[in-house]
Amino acid sequence: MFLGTYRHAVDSKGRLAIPARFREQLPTGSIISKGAEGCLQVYGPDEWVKEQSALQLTSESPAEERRLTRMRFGAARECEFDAQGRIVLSADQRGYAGITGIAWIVGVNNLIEIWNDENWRRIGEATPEEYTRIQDQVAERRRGK
Amino acid sequence: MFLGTYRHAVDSKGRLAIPARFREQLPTGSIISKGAEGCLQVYGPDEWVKEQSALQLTSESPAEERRLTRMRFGAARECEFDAQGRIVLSADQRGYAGITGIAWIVGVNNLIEIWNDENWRRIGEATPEEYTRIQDQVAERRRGK
DNA sequence: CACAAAGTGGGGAATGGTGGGGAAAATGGG
DNA sequence: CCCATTTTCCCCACCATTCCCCACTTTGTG
Repeated sequence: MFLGTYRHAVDSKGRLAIPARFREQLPTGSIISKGAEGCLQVYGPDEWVKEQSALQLTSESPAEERRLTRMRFGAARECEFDAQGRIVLSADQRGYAGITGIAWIVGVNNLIEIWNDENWRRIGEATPEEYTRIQDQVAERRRGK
Repeated sequence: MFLGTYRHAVDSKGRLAIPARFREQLPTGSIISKGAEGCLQVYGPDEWVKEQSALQLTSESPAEERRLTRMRFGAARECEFDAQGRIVLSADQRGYAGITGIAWIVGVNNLIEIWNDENWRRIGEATPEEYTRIQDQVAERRRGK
């Protein structure tokens, strides 16, 4: 279970330190790929298999699914931690998420997300009014509709 | 599992270096054929058998399947790596994929794809907005509709 | 206030991609 | 059937990138 928000530096080599609390839960490394709303997502091995095993490229995949499969896996990388607990973000990954200099590392229950300043402020922060409204929206959708 | 996107040169002899990370998973060589949207596809031996065993030319095959079978297998080639980890793309394969000078090599979970610049930019790259939209489309289709 | 743990930064060695030359094999024409 | 030309394959050398290691700074804790 990944919880909390951390603000870490990305150095000139694209290295980003993953918080020690998160690292402890990823003893065998992790997989990083693109996510919705311009974030990057870090999966543990088990969670990755669970999420992605359904997405395979076969001659029966429809066009949209082919495209998603290519983007998702093409953007993904297995990454291990160096002796300092860092991973390396590729130039492509940094470009997609708009990451330069600093990044927000957010624990989201089953996975970790990496955001740039601007996007995290837009998506992750909310006034009490917004928070309440969105919670109610989700509840309503689940109830029936 | 093949992950990541690499941009490699195709030299005047048609040679293309396959990323070391991919090569490790193909100790006994690979099979290369044509794929949808103008890419080339590289299969490991096991994946090739699994994918293509369903596609056989029999007296019961409908006309379209006959054609697909002929194209898929007619274009396919076994290929091994040279001491530098490169494969040789035939003139026919380069022509089909429109590859001149540089190629994108993309790991797509169960297989590897090879793209020219233009096509990969069109299919593989996406803004966060596009990526989010396509992911939602696929999710919606799967949910039921 | 001191010690330990965690994050940051840079330098050097090793790995991986690129390009060219030459030998062997295949092809085509006389 | 033999010779000439082209193509394929193998080997070697160079260069860029990546990875690993070490040292420093900052933060948190006893």
